Amino acid sequence: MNTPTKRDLLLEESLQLIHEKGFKATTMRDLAERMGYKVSNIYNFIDSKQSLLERYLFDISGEFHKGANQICNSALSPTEKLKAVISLHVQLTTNKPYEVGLLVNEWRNLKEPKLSNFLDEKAEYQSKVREIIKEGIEAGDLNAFDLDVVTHLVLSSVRWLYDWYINHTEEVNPVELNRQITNFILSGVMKK
Amino acid sequence: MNTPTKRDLLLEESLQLIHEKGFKATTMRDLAERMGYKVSNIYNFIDSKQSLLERYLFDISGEFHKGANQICNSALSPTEKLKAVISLHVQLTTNKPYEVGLLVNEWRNLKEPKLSNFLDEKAEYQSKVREIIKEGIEAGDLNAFDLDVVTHLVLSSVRWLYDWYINHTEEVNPVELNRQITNFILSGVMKK
DNA sequence: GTCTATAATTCGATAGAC
DNA sequence: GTCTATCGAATTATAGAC
Repeated sequence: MNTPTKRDLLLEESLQLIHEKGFKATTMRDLAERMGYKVSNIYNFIDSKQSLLERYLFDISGEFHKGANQICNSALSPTEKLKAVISLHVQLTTNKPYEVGLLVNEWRNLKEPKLSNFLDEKAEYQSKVREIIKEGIEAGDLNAFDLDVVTHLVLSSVRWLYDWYINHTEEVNPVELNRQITNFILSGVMKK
Repeated sequence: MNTPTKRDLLLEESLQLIHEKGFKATTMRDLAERMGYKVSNIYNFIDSKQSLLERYLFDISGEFHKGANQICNSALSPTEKLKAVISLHVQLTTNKPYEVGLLVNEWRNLKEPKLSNFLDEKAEYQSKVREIIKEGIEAGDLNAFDLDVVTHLVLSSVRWLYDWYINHTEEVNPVELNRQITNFILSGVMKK
């Protein structure tokens, strides 16, 4: 466990600031004030405001892809793969809620060509999840909803977890949280 | 059916622009350019950039509240109320996808005291939905998940529909779409 | 209602002393 | 690495002629 450097502290604070105000609305002056620095000082630690965003987004995006690849290459059944994808989202979201929030909200502020790179990654991830659900439907394990709609619904269900997690007051048992969310998506909310 | 005024066209274009680039990143110059105007001309139709956002957000927020109140005051069972809430989201989202997108993404750009007003409305709406689910659980019709988690999951499921709807390519049958989403949330994606 | 011109402010980023 | 000082660009909004 290393002591966090000033740079680490800066990256952490800017993450929270961007979450609160949005990337565009967060100024270098805001960040400097929160750190107790003068504005020019910030540039001792980072290259530019834009590079901050790029770093956050591609780091967390990479973690989602890494997890999805492991799941896709595994020998699990389609349904088990789907459960694993849901667990991946719950795990990354509870470990890095602010980074996930950025991934959801701030990718539009990337500039070309990074924006295109990001959108490609995003589409690729979505297509991986869709493929898993498609296999599940073809195997007869999952309901034959419209493939695009159900893919969207699954991802939508977990997408805003970061928002609940950041603002939650109750004690959270990660295993129980994962069980509830998996249960909701796979079995629905209505008693049979 | 009245012919749209220039003001109507302006409001429509700005809605799309804000959706594409985000409220902060959308400049009055962007808007003027898209309309074929000079910047100063925009102020013949609206008071300020901020007033644009306020108008959009409180209009669509009001529609959600109106719908939710009708549902809460009805004689429906809790499960039927929940179905009605889902239908409300599907209906408003397919009728006004860009307005719903703004509601999801841009409320942070409101300034005080409008921001506090909005957050109050948002919390009130969420509490209405939570109450419906609570009644359903107490009546024994809905699964006894953690109330906050399941409320969040239900709203999260429908929240990102606007994004799919704006970008969808397939033909959409609203009734069928509503059926699929209701089915997903209430009965889950896994075959029994 | 449309234009030109510009005021007033804010922002990201840099130069250079210490 | 921290500061002071400031540049240059961009942005919202207004004034006033036509």
